[in-house]
Amino acid sequence: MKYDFSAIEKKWQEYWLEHKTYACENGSEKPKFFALVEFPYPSGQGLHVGHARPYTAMDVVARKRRMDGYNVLFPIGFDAFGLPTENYAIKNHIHPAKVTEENIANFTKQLRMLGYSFDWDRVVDTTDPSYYKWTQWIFLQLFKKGLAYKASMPVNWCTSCKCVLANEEVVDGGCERCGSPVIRKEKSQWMLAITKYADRLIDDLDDVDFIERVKIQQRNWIGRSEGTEVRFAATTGDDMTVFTTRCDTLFGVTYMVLSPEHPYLKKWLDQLENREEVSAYIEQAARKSDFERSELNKEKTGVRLMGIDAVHPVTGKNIPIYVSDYVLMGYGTGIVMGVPGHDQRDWDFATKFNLPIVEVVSGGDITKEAFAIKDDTGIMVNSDFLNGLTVKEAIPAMKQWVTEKGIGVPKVNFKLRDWVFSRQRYWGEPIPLVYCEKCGWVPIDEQELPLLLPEVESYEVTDNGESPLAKMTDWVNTTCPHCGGPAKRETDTMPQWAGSCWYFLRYMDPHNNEALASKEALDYWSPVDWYNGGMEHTTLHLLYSRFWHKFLYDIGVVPTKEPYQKRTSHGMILGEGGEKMSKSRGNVVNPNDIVALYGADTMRTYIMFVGDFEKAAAWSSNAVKGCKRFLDRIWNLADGRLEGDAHTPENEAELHRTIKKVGDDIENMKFNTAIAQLMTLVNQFYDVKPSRADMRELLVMLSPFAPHIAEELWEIQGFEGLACEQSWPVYDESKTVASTKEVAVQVGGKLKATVTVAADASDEDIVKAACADAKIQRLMEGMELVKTIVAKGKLVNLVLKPQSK
RNA sequence: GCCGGUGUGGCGGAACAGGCAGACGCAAGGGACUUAAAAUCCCUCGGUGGCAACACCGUACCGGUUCGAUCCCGGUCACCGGCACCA
Repeated sequence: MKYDFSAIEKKWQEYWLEHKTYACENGSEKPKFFALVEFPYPSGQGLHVGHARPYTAMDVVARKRRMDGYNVLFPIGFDAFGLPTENYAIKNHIHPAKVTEENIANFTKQLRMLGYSFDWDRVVDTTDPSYYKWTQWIFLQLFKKGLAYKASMPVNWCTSCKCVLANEEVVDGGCERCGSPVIRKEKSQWMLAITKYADRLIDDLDDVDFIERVKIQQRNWIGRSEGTEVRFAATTGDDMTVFTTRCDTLFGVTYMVLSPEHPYLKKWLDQLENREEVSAYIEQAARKSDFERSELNKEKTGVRLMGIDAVHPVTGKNIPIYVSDYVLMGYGTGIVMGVPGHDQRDWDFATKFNLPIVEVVSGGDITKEAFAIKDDTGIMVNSDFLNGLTVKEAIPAMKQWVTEKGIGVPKVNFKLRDWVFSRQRYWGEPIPLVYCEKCGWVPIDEQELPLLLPEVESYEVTDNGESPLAKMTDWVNTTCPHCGGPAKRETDTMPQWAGSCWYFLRYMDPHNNEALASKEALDYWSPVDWYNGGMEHTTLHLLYSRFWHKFLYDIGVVPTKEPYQKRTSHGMILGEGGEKMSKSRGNVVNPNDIVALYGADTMRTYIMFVGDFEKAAAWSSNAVKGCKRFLDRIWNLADGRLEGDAHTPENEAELHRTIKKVGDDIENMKFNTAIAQLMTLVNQFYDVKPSRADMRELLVMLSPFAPHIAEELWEIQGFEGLACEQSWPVYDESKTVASTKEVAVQVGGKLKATVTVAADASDEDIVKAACADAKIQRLMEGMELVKTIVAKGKLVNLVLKPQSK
C-alpha cells in the first residue's frame, strides 16, 4: 500500500476528536504537568509556520510526558481582542465579533489539521463575555487596591492607530504594531501600578527556571538602579531634589538641568528674565516625537533660566539652572545635577554652553572627555573630606554623609514605568467603572459583570481621539452605583494584553461561572510547568502576566507567587533565503500548502528537524522533502505485518541508544538531534530488517513527532490500543554499547590510528593494543615514550620524544 | 555606546565537565533497477598533494594555557537580537 497521508491524517484526527484522546482530568491521581504555548491572535491571515514551531515543540513535549505517566494539561485558546480585527471590521463593515468568530473557526481547523494534542474542551476566547467577565473582575480588584489609577500625563500616541500605547509597545520611537511615528500627548489615562511590583518582579526571577536571556532582558527592562536623592534648593525657595548614582561627584556639580516637562518651569515662568526664550524651547521640545528626541549623538540643546539659580547644598554657592531635553521627566525627579567632569552627557552639554568642568576624580583627562569610570582606578580630588578615597569608597561614604546631614537619602529607581492601560478603541474589554460628579470614579457592582461591549454603528475613532464608545450616549449615561445620581461610564477599553495576563488560569477550569477558576483547580494545576513562547513577549506579555499573577497571589486568588515555573523560547522561522518572512518579500510559507503536499507529519517532523530550536532557522523546501522521505522509509518498512516478538540482536544496541537519546533530547528541546537519531535507527533497520518488537519501539518514539503515521502503522502491526497511549520505552544502559569499541590512538595529540578492543577493556589493555598497532610501532621507532594518557576509555594519547643515547 | 548571542563543508546543522571535527539531512556525482523518466535501493562526498598506502592543512582572525583546544583564557573582526541621553 501507498503512504496515503491525507486519508491517514484525516482518519486519526477524527478519531482523537471523537474519543477525546487528549482530554485531561482535574484532580487525577497521576502527577500533573501543565504545558503551555502562547495562544494565537486569530488574524485573517490564518496560522503561520511561525506558530507551528513552538506549537509542535510543546506538543512533542506534552505527548512525551503523557507517555511518562503524567496527567497533561495542554490547552489552546484565542487572544482575540485587538486592532487588526477592528480595522478589518471598519473597512468591511462587519462586526468585529463576527470577524473574530470566522478567524477562530479557521485557526481551529488549521490547528487540528496539524494534529496537535490540545484538550479541545478547554478552549478559551478572550472576547467571550464569560471570559472577559473575569478580566474585568481582576481589573476591579486592582482598582479597589489602588493599583489602577487615572492620571494625566504625557503618553505615547500612535498617529496612525489614534490610540495610546504603553512604553513596552513603542519600538524605535514607532508603534510596535504599525510602525507609525509615536508622539507624546498629554492625556488622562488609566494606569496600572506595575512599578509597585518592580522589586519582586526582579527578585523572584531567582526562583524560576527561565532561560537566562529572558531573565536578563526582564531585569534590564525593569532597570533597577541604586543611588541617592540629594536635595538642592532654588533661589525661589523651591526644593530641587535630584537622583544620582554618583553622589561622590557632588563637589563637581557646576550646573543643574530641568526636563522641559518639569512643572517648575510653569511655576517660575513669570519670574524669568528670558521667559519667551524658555517657553519657545519648551514648546519645541514638546513637538518632537520620541524618536527625534532620543536620536543618538545629536547635539545637546537647552536654555539657561535667567534670574533663578540653584544653591549647592554643601558649598552654598549659586549655580546656573538650564532646561534641556536630554533630561527625562519620567525618570528620577526630572532634575539632574550637571557633573561635566564625570558624565559624558553633562560634558557634552557643558562644552556646548561653555560651563566650567571641574575634576573631582583623578585618573582621566577631562579636557578631552568625561572620566566616568566607576571602579577603583579613580581617586577623589577637589572634594573636601572625600579627597584620597577611591570612587568605590567615596560613594558609600558620601551617601552616609548626606543622609546624616539631612540633605540626601538613599534611593532606588527603576526604568520601568507604570502601565498605560486605556485604549481609545472599540474592540477591547470595557473598563467597568463609572464617573460620578459627586463620588468620583466608582466601580460597577461585581454582580453586573460582565459589562458587555455595546453594539455601535461605527467603530471609527472620534476626531478628538476618544473611543468609539463615547458616541453611545445611551450606554455612557448611567447611574452611580454609590449614590444613585447621574454618572458616565468610562469609554476607553483595555489594551490587547489584558486578556492574556491570566488566560492560563482559565484553562484550569474554563467553564466556571462562580470564579475565574475554582480553588481546587488552581491548587491542582498551578503553576504552569513549562511555558514556551517568543522572545518578543519578554517585556510585554510575560512581564505583565507575572505582575497580575503576583497581585492575584497577594489577594489570595492564586496559590503561587509566580505563574510559570519554566520559560523557554524558540527562534524565528525565516524565509527560504534567510530573510524574515513577509508578504512584501513574497517568501511566506503557508502551513496549509505544506500539509497538502506532504502531510502534517512531514510538516511537524521538518519544523522540528530544521535546526536548533532556540535559534532562528531558514525554511528549505528541499529539506522538507528529506523529512517526507524519512517517513516514507518507515512506511515501507512497516506497511506489512512484521515477525518476531523479541528484539533483533543486531538492532538492539542502536535501539537502546535511540530510546535514551530521543528521550533526553526532547526534555532538552534538542528536537533536531532527536529526529536525527530516529533517522539513524531507521537506517539501521534498512541494514538489518527489524522484528515486530523492534518496530514497536520505533513507532512509540515516532508518535510524539509524527502521530498520525505512527498510529496507522501501530494498527497495521496489530498492536493493542493506541501508540500515543503507550509508556515511553525503557532503555538498558548496558545494551547501548556494542561488544567491541574503537579507541582513537593519538601521538602527541594528533590522531594516527584507531584500534578495536573489547568494550570492557582496561586502560592497560587499551594501551597494549595501541602500542601493538603496526603504524604506531613504526612511529615509536627510535622514540622514547614519555607519557601515556587514556581518556574515558575512548582515546589514547602517547607522548614521545627522541630517544637519548 | 551598553547588555546578550552567534561565527564549523556547496547548504541546514552535529560534536562542547578539553578527548576520533563534520552525526543526521539537503544538494552534487557515480552505480543498480527501468525501453525511458520519476520513485526506490547501493556507493562517494572539507581542502591540497599522491596511482596508492599515506602526508600535510582545516571549526572567523591573532596569540596563550594544555599531552591534547571548535570547546578554556587574552585580544581583533563580522553578523544577529535587546536596550538606548535612565543621571
